[in-house]
Amino acid sequence: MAQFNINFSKISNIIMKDNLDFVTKLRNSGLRPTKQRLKICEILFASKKTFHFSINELSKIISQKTDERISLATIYNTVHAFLGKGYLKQIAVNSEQSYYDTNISDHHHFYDEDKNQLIDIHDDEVEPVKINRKIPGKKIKSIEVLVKVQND
Amino acid sequence: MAQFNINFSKISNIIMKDNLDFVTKLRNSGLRPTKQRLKICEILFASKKTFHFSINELSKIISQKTDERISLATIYNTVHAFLGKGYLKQIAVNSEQSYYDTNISDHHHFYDEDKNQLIDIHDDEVEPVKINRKIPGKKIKSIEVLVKVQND
DNA sequence: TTATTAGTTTAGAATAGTTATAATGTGTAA
DNA sequence: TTACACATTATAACTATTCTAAACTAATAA
Repeated sequence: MAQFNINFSKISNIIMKDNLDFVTKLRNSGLRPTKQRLKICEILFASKKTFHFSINELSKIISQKTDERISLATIYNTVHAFLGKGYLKQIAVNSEQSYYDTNISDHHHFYDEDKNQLIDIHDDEVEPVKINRKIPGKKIKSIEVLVKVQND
Repeated sequence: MAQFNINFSKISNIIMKDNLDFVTKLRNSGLRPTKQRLKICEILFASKKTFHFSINELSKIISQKTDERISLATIYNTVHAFLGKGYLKQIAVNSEQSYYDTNISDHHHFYDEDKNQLIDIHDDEVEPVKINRKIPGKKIKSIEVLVKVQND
């Protein structure tokens, strides 16, 4: 009983200080706010700066930023869950790895083939792409421009 | 000795009838015209119609069209060799599989997520994409537009 | 034609990214 | 507080791809 209270206050402390918005965000989307998911939320969404990552990279960031390790399976599960809820975007670069973007707004990318790195292209840096064709029975889900660059 | 002659005439027969252009094409690019490569050339380039394929799909087509099996390793090698010579284009769709295109001209694609199928977008169906930004020290290697579509 | 050699093919092992499984643990509604 | 559905975990399994080393073959020199 005592133990329960102590645990609860510990958890709620952590939650209250930094992550209240993440807790509600997760709850509102039907995802339980577990400590693993909250940690991953923190890493992905705490800063206004968006970024790109592979699962492998995310995994490394997590182990740098916390002592409690999160299993790879959970990282995959969580990223998929966030994808499904629209909190992340998947970017098709090549078939070696999946890349994800915390910037879910419509935008395009440079891909640096030497550094294996994605760079956002802002809306004012590219003319809107107009497709003058429809596929019967299909609706457009996304339009992505990928500009591959390499050392000059 | 006799056997050599028979084999030679057999091979040269096959080569002469259908594949003379492929033999020279391969030779000119420094690739030896082996029977595996000629078979794959036939499948990929004999028709004016271009198409898209994954390694897996190509492998199936090969086993349908010939009795002599070609090992997966050779299929990978050959596709990579052809990519390197510019006879094929690789298309970034998702990270599950690599897709290749026998149409090497600059063009964009629809990707039907329900059928897992690529569809060419012709030049007259899309306005040219203009990128108003340069990455220092980098040159643009390709600009690809991928329009993902799904059932309406 | 024969011998040489450099490039090619091959089966299978190895690797990397990802998904599946089944046992254990945890958040939440009652 | 309990019960249960949902989550996490280690690990196995799977899939696409690359590597390896031995056997083979096209090109070329003799």
